[in-house]
Amino acid sequence: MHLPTGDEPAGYDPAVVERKWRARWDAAATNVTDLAGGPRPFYALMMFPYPSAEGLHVGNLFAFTGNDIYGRFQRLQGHTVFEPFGYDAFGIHSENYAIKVGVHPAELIPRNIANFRQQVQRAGLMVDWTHELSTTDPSYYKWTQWVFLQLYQRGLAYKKKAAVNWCPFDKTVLANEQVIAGACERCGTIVEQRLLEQWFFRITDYAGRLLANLDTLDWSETTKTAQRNWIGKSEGAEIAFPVLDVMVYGTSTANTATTGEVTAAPPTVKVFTTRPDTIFGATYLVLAPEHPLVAQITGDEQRSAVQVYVNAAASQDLVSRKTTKDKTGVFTGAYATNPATGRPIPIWIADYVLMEYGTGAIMAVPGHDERDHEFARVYDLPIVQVVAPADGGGDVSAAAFTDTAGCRLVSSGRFTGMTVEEGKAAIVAELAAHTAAVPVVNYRLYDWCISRQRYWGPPIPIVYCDDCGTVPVPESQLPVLLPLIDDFRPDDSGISPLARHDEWYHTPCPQCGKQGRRETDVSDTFLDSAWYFLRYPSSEREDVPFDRTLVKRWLPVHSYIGGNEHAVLHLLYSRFVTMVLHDAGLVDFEEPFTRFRAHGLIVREGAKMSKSKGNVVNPDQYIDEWGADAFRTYLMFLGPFEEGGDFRDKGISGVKRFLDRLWRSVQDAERGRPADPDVQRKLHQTIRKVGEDIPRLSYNTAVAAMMEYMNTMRAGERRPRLEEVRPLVQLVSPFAPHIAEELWEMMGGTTSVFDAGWPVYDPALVTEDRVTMAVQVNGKTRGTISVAKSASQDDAMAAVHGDPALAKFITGAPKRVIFVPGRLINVIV
RNA sequence: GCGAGAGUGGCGAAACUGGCAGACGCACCAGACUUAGGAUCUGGCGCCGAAAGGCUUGGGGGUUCGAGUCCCCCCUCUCGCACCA
Repeated sequence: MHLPTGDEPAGYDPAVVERKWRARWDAAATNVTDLAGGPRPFYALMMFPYPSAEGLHVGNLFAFTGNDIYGRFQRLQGHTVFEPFGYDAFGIHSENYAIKVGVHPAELIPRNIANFRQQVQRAGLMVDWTHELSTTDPSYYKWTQWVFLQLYQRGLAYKKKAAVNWCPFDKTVLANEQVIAGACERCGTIVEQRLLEQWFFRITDYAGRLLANLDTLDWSETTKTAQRNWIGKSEGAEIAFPVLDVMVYGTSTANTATTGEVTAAPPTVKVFTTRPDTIFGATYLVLAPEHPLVAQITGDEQRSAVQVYVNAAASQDLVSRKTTKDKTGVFTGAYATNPATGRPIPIWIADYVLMEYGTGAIMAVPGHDERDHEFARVYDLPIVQVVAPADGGGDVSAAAFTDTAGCRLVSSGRFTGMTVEEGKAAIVAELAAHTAAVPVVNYRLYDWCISRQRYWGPPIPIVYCDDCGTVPVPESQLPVLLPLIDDFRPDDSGISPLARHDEWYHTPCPQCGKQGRRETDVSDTFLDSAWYFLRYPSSEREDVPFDRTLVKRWLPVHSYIGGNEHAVLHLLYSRFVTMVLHDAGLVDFEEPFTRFRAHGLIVREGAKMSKSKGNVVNPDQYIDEWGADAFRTYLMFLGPFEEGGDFRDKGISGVKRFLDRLWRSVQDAERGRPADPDVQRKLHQTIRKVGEDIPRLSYNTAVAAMMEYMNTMRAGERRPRLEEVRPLVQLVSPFAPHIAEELWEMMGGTTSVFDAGWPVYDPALVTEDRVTMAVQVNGKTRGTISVAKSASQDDAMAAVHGDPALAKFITGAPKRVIFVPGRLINVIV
């Protein structure tokens, strides 16, 4: 570092400038938002991070900076901008890490947060720190529990047994993504399936609205598509297949005893299908191994084989069940009548049919479904063709024929000859008349399991009482505090560690006062993050989850920026919770995020960053060496914000050089002289370009445009004039806020540059009077001509003939001339 | 397998509704100022060619006066979902 000597003007020292302005912003409360009164509210939200022990990742900073630029730009446009920050600090991630290093998460998390906060503050974000929140804070999770109660009261929270992945070595429940090839990702032990009672939210009740509302949202199209696929609407029919030769066994004596009579009516297998048109090709039925009818319909001879298969399916872990594509199954011995053909077809069970989708049973049409075809070939079941293309092909012996466009039904009784669409409608109508079918819309979406048999999360606010049953904890008794216990490791029971702490576990029933037992599951972190945007504006309020007046004023969120890894779950759950609160009359809108943009991923030197590769960029190190302003601007210059970019270590020097030149331009600027007309034109073009690029998140091209202007302004060691530099400082400010403030002050600014507005370009000054037009001969570019902007075709032709290098290509009389004013002339000879 | 996105110089990337492909930056080359340069400034820089000129946006076809951009087929990569009936 070289120090200024003598009269030489002070050089640009980012460390000094950035320290000065961070202090100044704090002292003057520059970034504190007037939530109650500020005009034109603009809520610029970014996804809050998980405060990991490793500290801030460049990926975080890339996202935050992109949001900050957008927010600062909105402020410069006259909005009152609210840019809050918080931490998503509950969850298995923190807990596992705490267990690994042997420090209690309650101690670890505040430490990580302090570190994170300090790193984020160095980046110069326009964050209003007076509204900081952490999901682990009792004053926050009190209201997370309140959200649970709102759902509970509306009948949207319920308990049921569900299968989970269980690692017998780590003694813990695993998420599906923690199971690799049937084994625990951490210890390699083979994962088992366990059935546990879990709390669910009825998000499926909202599937239709969650899908329909997507059309009204200004979101990245990729994100909307991901949500549509996740919701997975499919229209079809439920069709009833009566079971033949029913054997009623004594297993259902309990029912018989209560009703006092044996119902001889044969059971019916209901299947869901999207292809009712193929019913004449349904040659067998398949039930999921867990299907309730299995025990009832299985014949004596098949009973032991079926039992073995059912047990095997029950013990297999969830992931390998879904990833093993080899078809297996067993025959139950029972038959059902195909309501279309009237003929008996066998009933099988197989694990390729999932209990959780549709009715847990299918009609198998091996001729026109690949999975059924595969199964039919393994077990030698009949394959019948009932759909054929117009040309009569579509052989189904070797593979299923799944095309539908332009195809017609064959071998389908009186439906033969109909198109697939006609057949679907006609067959469902026919069967519906005999109450054998009903049109049904099914969703792939399943209910949201919020139970975690772990320690580090908000306890679910429920008490079990022998007399009163399941009792919600009243709002006045919230929060149900997570006890600070040292023994929080999960054990073999599959029950949360909280159950081992009697003084917490036993609690009076809120209704009758007798001793009850607390729910020991904690809730999913996705619940913490499904409402935090409502909390921010009134994060300090102890008496309410959110101030309704402020929510009305500030929400829905105007701009939300975050990673596409949350395209589905976080965003869907947030929409769901908001919709429920809307239905409960607690907020006025259904959709929390008006506009959402997903940012891209940062890689380094073409490779994904990871701890194991040791190629992770440490933001502190870069900020120390280059300054936060250069670092921010460089991150934005890497590539299109929504696509991410490649962090190349040497690349930052170009951006730093640009800021150095900006600094010197202000120092060298000639005062009291108007801008040079040519420079001024470029300036106004640049103002327009940057002002158009920022709202599109086209930050890389905005930076390029400013660099280009710099090159114009300083071309040939030209000394810039103050009026040429001043607006550039304003344009740069969202990207490099500290240096912009310093230069603004050096130029005589008395307020923050962020309260000085955005420069306005003059459309009259943007246009060039002379343009360069491309000259093509027979469609081949041969050169350019410089003509007046208003030049006619004749003027342009004259200019072409006037240039020998161009004229020589025109070897004959022009047959045709294409003239695009101001752009190009194409002469066909 | 299904869905989404992307393939452009040595590298990161630009290119709005089809109209000069490669803006801006890195790296590299040459020069200036320098005791010095990992500082600063000036100029050059897609490929082949001495030049004229030719070739060039993953590959192959097509539409058009004109295609990175539109249409069809194929290849590669990244991400998401994964037996969803």
